[in-house]
Parts: sequence; C-alpha cells; structure tokens
Amino acid sequence: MIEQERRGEPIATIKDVARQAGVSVGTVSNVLRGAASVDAELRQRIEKAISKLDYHPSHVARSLKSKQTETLGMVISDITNPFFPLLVRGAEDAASARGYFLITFNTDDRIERERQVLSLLKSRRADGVLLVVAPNNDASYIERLFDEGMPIVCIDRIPNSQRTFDSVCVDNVRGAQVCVQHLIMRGHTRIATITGSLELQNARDRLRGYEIALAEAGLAIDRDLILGGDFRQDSGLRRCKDLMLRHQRPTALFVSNAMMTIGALEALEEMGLSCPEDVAIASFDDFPNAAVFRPRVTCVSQPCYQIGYQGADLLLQRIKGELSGPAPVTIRLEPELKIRESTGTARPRTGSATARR
Amino acid sequence: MIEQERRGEPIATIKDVARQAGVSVGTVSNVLRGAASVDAELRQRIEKAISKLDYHPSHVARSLKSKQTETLGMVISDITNPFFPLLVRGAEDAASARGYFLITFNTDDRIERERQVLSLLKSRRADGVLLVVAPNNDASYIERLFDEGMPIVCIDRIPNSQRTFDSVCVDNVRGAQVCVQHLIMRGHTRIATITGSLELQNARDRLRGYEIALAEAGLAIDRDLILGGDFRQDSGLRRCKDLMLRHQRPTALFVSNAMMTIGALEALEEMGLSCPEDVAIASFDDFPNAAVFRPRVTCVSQPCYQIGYQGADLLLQRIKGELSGPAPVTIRLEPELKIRESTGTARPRTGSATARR
DNA sequence: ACGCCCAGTGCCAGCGTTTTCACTTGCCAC
DNA sequence: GTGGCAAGTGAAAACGCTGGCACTGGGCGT
Repeated sequence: MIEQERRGEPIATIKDVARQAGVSVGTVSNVLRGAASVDAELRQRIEKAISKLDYHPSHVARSLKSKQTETLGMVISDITNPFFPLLVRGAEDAASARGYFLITFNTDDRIERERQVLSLLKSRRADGVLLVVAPNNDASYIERLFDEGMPIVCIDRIPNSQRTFDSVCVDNVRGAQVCVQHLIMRGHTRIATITGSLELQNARDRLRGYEIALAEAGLAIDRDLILGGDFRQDSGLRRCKDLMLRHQRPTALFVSNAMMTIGALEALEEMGLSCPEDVAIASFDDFPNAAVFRPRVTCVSQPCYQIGYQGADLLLQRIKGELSGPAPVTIRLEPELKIRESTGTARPRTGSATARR
Repeated sequence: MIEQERRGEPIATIKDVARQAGVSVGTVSNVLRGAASVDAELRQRIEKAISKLDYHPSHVARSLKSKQTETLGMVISDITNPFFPLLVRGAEDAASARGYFLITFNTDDRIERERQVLSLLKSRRADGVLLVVAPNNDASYIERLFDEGMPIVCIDRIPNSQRTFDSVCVDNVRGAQVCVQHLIMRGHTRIATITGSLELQNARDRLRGYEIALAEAGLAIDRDLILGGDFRQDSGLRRCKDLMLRHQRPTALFVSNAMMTIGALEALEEMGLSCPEDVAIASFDDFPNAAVFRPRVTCVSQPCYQIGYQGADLLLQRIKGELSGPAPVTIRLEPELKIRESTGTARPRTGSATARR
C-alpha cells in the first residue's frame, strides 16, 4: 500500500472559520445553527469566512454531540428485484425531504446478513430502521433491537412476532381475494396457486385470500392446486412446469408475486404453451414497464412508492416524537386490481362440473 | 410535537464497558481494535462485559477521531430506471466487502440536486463518491470538490471536463458500432437512430459509433435519420412516432438506451405497427427480465453489475492509497451484443439502391 | 545483583461540534 | 448617577473514541 500524496489542504473546521472571522467558535456555531442572535456585522464576517474557506460543518462531530445521525437504514432483500426500486425511491424521497440520509442494504433474504446489518446500523447510530424482514420464524433479535431503543418500521412484510411493530403494507388477504375473484368471474373453477414462502405472513395472507375467494364462490379448495413457492423466479418456473405437466391441468393460475410470475411465463414459453389460451394467469405485484411485457399480466398492484414513502415518514414521525403515543401504528394500503390480457376474456363455464358444489 | 417516553436505557459506551470489566477505557479500546496485546483474562472479562451490555462501539466517535467515515456516496439519476439497480448492487457489494456503507442518491438528472447532494456528502465527510453525472456542460463544481480532496470515481458517464477523473464505463462507441453493424448485416440500409442528450459524452459516443458503422459499410449518413432524444421513455415514444409517420420510413432503428426503446415500442404499439416486421429495432442497454419482453429486443448489453462493482472497488483503492500513483485510472468494459427477435432474420436487400455507394 | 527491555496497562489530550454559563457592554428606569 | 437588564459574546466542558506516552513489573543478559 503506497501512501498517496494528499491533495488539498486539510479540511476547514469551525475553528478556522472563527479565526478567519475574528470571533469565537461559539459565535460561529450560533450563526450556523441560527439559534441565538448574532450581531449583523459579525454574522456577515462569519458568512464570508465560511464561503471563503468553503467550510462544511462536520456532521460527524455534530452527531457525536447531538446523538442524532439523521440517518435511516433501509433493509431490503435485493434492489435488483423490480419490486424494490420504487419502495426505496419512496423512502428516500421521504427521508431527504426531512434532511435525512437513507442507507440501503441488500440481505438477499439471508437472516445472518440481516442480523449483521442491523448490528452495523446500531454501531453507526442510525436513528431508525425501515425493515423488510427476511423469511424467518425468529424475530427475537428484532424485538431486542427495538427494546434497546431503535425505532423500527416494518414495511411490506410483517415479522412473525407476538409483538406489534409500526408497519406499512398492503392488505394482502384482500388483494389476493380480489385477484382470484376476478379469475372466478372469468369463469374459471380449477384455479391453482403458487404461494410464497409460508414462513412469511405475506405469503400466508395471500394464500388465505385465495382460499376465501374460492370459498365465497362455493368452490372446493383442492390441496393439489396449492403449490409451495418461495417468491423467487426459479420456483415460479418449476412449480408452473409441474402443474402444466399434469394430465388434468387447472385453467387458471394465481401466482403470489411478480418474480414467480416471470418464472411461470418462462415455463409456459419453454413448454410451448401460451397464456391466456392454455392457462390464465393473474399475479400479485405489478411489473415495471408492464406495457412491453407479453402477455400483459393481470395483477393486483401494490402502491410501492407509497409504501416506501409512508414507511419512512412514519419512522421519522416516531423518531421525532410526533406520534400521539408509543402504541404501534399500522398502515394498510389498498392494492389495485389491474385487468390485462393474461386472464383473457370471459370464458364459458367449461370447467369440470364436479368442481362446482 | 409530543415527547415520547424513551424506551430502553441510554446506550452503553466504552466507559460503561471499562467500568463493568474493571479495566481502563484504553484497554477496552485495545481489545476492540485488536491493536495492542491484552492479557487473556482481561480480554475475556472485557468481552463478557461487551456482550452483557450489548455494547456497540460508536462509529460516530470513531469517525471523528480517525477522520474516516467508511462511507461512500453514490449519486445516480433514478433507481427506478431499470439500468441502475444492478449498478447499485454491484457497488454496494464491493463496498460492503470492505466494510463500507454506500449511500445512494437520486438526482433525477437535475444539476442543482446533484450539487446539493455533493455538498451534503462533503458535510457528512464521506470518504469518496461514485458519480453518475447529470447532463451538464459545467463540471467545475466536480473539479472543485475533487481538488478539495474528495476522491471521485465517475461511472457510466464521463463529465464534460478538460480534466480526467477515475472512471469506469463501457466502450460506448464500440457498442453502438457493433449494434449498428448487426443491423447492416441484416440487410438494412436505411437505419435511423434516436440519440440521448448530446450534452452527455455517452450519447455523443453512441452516435459516433452509429456513424462509424454506417461509414464503414459505405452507407451515407442522413441527418434526417438522426433524431435527438434525451434518454427518457417519452422521448423514445415521440421520436419513434415522428419517424414512423414519415412517408419514407427507415427499415431499422437504433435506439441509444433502454428507456427510449421501451417508449419506441409503445409508439409502435399505439400505431398498430409491429417489430421487426415494420421496423427492426436494436437498442443500447439490456432489459431486466428480457425473457418476458415482446418482442425480445436485440441489444448491446452493458455489464452493469461489473461497472458498479469495479467502480466502487477502484474508489476504495484510491481512498486507501492502493493505487500506484495519482494518475487517473480509466477502466473500459466491453459491451456484449445480444441478438434477439427485434432485428428479425436476415432480410433481402430491398433498401433503396441509391443509399449504397 | 544490576540495569534493560518489553509486554501490559492506565492516563490524557484531542477529534469538531454544541451548549451552558459567565462575562461585558450599552441602555433604560429610577 | 446608579442598579438592573437584555443582548451579544467567549471560554470551557462535554460527546465517545483512539493513540501516544508514561508507568509498572517480571524476565533476561551480563
């Protein structure tokens, strides 16, 4: 390791400004913070010194003193998954509107990584955490972090805990239900589903929405039509293939997130089947640039940007004590059904008559 | 604003650990940093105290002392643009492999925002910046920041400056050239292009690649076939419409980024035209989940993850003085041509004979 | 035996801020 | 003219950590 010659002078400090302006450090601090009143002439001298030295107050030193870093951590599984960019963007916009930084971490849904990140965030004295939990039945370390005083807002996914945390997400049951209802209205009676990892509340809720919709329509719930996926593309591909290889195929498929839907579509492609002709598909989650997807997929779309924005905003309110009390706040947003090509047009009731009771 | 009751005790400091273990603060610091040697028994006592108090060393205080924040800033235009997630992911992986945090900022290509972000980054004492510059002819503030000692690595786009900065990007001329060559080999002679904002080196290079490919093939460069876009979806849509409304249409179109290609595809859709039948399209930049795009678009794909990763890595090397000298390092990665449906199959040379010289 | 060396430890200054508090003015009311 | 007060200012203590220095004591060479 060769030591580079350092460019530039050492960075200016408040002391340099004070000296340059011929005042005390405290006075400079006063004009910086705008707190106490300062004589107009001094203020001017100080401002001149600041711009002359291109002085930038050390946020680090300030943080040490004030015990606030004005930094939020955001823990997601993978920014590369098209579901997340909008979430992150929303959160970042909310954070920067209040002068906060947002640091994003990808855990790839690995809990060791999640723990590590959370610990780093504590070391860095982040003021709060926006958390999309990894699939995991043990939420004890989240509870502990929270008890130690770290404000946490869960977004998109709810941890498996007795405790309730502040949270922002979509009504998953309702979303799935609406989506499956649509399939039923299109005349389908043999409707399969690919679930997410059932360790996730999310995935369980979506499955429940599916079941409710079927039950409401008087359709039987067939265990064989419920396939376990894990929210990843590959599982969508495999499960869909399995399904379409059966000799009695379902006529419709409800896939519980976008990545798996992409996988499912690939499966159909590989098998030379087409959608919606061979099987109708409806998906939880919308697709960015849905306009150029083929087929255009019918889906329940989540207001991702809103989830991110409101999540960060809620977190900031909590941090600043703007909430009326310590009770957890739960925000449930409504998903929106977007009907597109993949569920075709209304079909005659050709489904096996026995499926109807 | 109502003051919340604070949960938890005040966070443990190194002093608490020292008291708990019955040693001095310095000794605790020694075991933390692993620097000096510490008696095994003391070390054990200290470690016990640390875990008992769930002590997390204050990175803030450490930064103040060491003048290093182990934080990198990453300035991009918009995480929501599918080009960026992979870039960011690469950079983050490189950063966290070295224990650094990466903070991402969206500027939406607005220069005031870029300046503001850069200034914030300086206040926060970021150790370095990964910069995707906004279209802008004035790079003076970047030069100044650099001169003040902030390590900067430019990725994807090169600022319009006399000075050379460390940079990582793709060979844009070559990429465009290869892409247009492919169109020519497919038998096209009337090939239009939609450029990016020509304020960007990138966009100019891609245009140059286009011109070189035409020239090499002995085809005339027709100014009417060069349409000015701005890298945004909407401009792709508009320019493509303009183009297809002409009575003499080109048979092929080279679009210089993905967002505009999506726009162009939408335009065709709206006009009831299809690709590649009515016009062949080739694009700079690949599409995430290209598999479910229709038509699948022929493109020159950039190694986004690599650009991000190598950019961050270069930055870290610079910061740590691992480079052999102060001379700027320029890394040029090779883009890769991916031939797909949107350029169809070889077509008979039906293009106007006169275009050929 | 004597001094030396060195590992192991503690002490303390200092990083760049904010904030408290005491101090100086100048002014006003008596 | 004096006391008191407010506004403006500066000195200094903290925030939690690191790192240099000083100290201790035991092992070693001579």
